[in-house]
Amino acid sequence: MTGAESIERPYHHGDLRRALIDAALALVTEEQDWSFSLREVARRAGVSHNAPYNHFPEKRDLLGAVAAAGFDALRDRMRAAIARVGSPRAALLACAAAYVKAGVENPALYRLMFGPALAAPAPAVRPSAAKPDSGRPAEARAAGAGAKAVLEEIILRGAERGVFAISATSKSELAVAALSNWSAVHGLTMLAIDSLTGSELAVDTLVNRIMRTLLEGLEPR
Amino acid sequence: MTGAESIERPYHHGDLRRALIDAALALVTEEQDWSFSLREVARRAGVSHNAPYNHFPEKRDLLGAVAAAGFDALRDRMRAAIARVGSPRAALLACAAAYVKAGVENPALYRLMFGPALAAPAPAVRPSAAKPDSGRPAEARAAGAGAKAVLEEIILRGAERGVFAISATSKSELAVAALSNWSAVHGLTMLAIDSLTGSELAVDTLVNRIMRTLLEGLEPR
DNA sequence: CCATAATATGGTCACTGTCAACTTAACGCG
DNA sequence: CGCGTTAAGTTGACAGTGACCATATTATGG
Repeated sequence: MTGAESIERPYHHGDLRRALIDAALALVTEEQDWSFSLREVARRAGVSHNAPYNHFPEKRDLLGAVAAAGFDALRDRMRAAIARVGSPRAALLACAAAYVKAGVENPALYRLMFGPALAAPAPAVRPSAAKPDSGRPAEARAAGAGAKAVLEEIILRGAERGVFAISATSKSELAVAALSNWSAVHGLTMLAIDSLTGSELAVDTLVNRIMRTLLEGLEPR
Repeated sequence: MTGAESIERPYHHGDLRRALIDAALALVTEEQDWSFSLREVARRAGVSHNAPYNHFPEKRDLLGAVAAAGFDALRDRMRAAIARVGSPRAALLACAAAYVKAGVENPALYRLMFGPALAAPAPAVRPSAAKPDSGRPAEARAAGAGAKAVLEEIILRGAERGVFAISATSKSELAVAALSNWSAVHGLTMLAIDSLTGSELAVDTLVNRIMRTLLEGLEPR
């Protein structure tokens, strides 16, 4: 044990694992796909084809770490977007715009984040052997929760200030409201990736209009 | 040329291509993953390891066909869900519930549908060679549009009857409303897959509450 | 200074995706 | 009828891959 588990301190390379994650992230970004070989990641990092196995038991684990890094970056961008706005409504709009923009800028990374990284191992398929690998997507899951927390904070602030029609003391209402926002932004991002990859202006206006629909509702008032 | 291009008429097998799609779909469902080998799909179909190449140029194309089949099944389930309901609001709820249920029942298939199947080939990466493979995800895209159309019809009906606060003649407003619904349902499905895989009751209640939030809006009225 | 565990390397194996060439079967046609 | 043509499927082959093993090397604790 090194004692400080959070600070990975490889001995020989300097900081492999970070280098591997960076190389894999670069490959995902360049090829817009994660079908590259683990050996190529090792090649980019300048190590032998087996060095990555000292840090990641399987290829999926490396991809999971890349997804976790993507979630962390997404969280940072969301926090930066809401840093200089006051009202919860403006924060929600800015946060959604930053979120969608991040997804559109790197669709493959976004798909990786919500793809196999979060997929839990099928429980019913394995007949008897219950491998303790259930903790594999834990890293990506935790990072995703970190990003989700940004949205939840905005919802909570809005509820406290009375600008959202939910009770700030009802955990259930808060959770539903946060989930509906998270759903809308997440779904919008995936659809934006598919439909309007390129025109950045259209993304902003579309985000604004859809978030307005979400805030004001679909039924006549 | 056989003359009828839409009707695949294999000579030797009866209907390979359909058999391959079925085998691949079964594998996706069983293993909750599409990392299986193309050779295993061929094995399941009882053909040699190279027979699939007569129907799909690459493995991705077979996965795209599986995704398209998944979209068709999703569309059918949505249509069946709204067949016996009257009001647009009830149709929206039933449609969303069916959608989410389908996603939760087969998460891997759902992820495949919105994963690499819809991913367009990166345009800026390929330096010069512009391969004419841009039509690869076309099949899945078209099938996805078919499922999306169900939601759009509900929105249009609601606008016509005046139960939704949008103009039935404004193409733009209709598109935004449909997109916001599609986004919410799609995002909710992905989040439901991650959080509550199993409890089916919770899915229904959560869908109802979130769709109500969407219909009535988040801000006080 | 050594013992130990962590870290990287080279070697190996079954397997994969894809290409090329060959065989089989159905059709069209003089 | 034989003939070529073409689609559909088969066999063989090759480079490359993921994952494992044993081995070598280096940093860290004592």
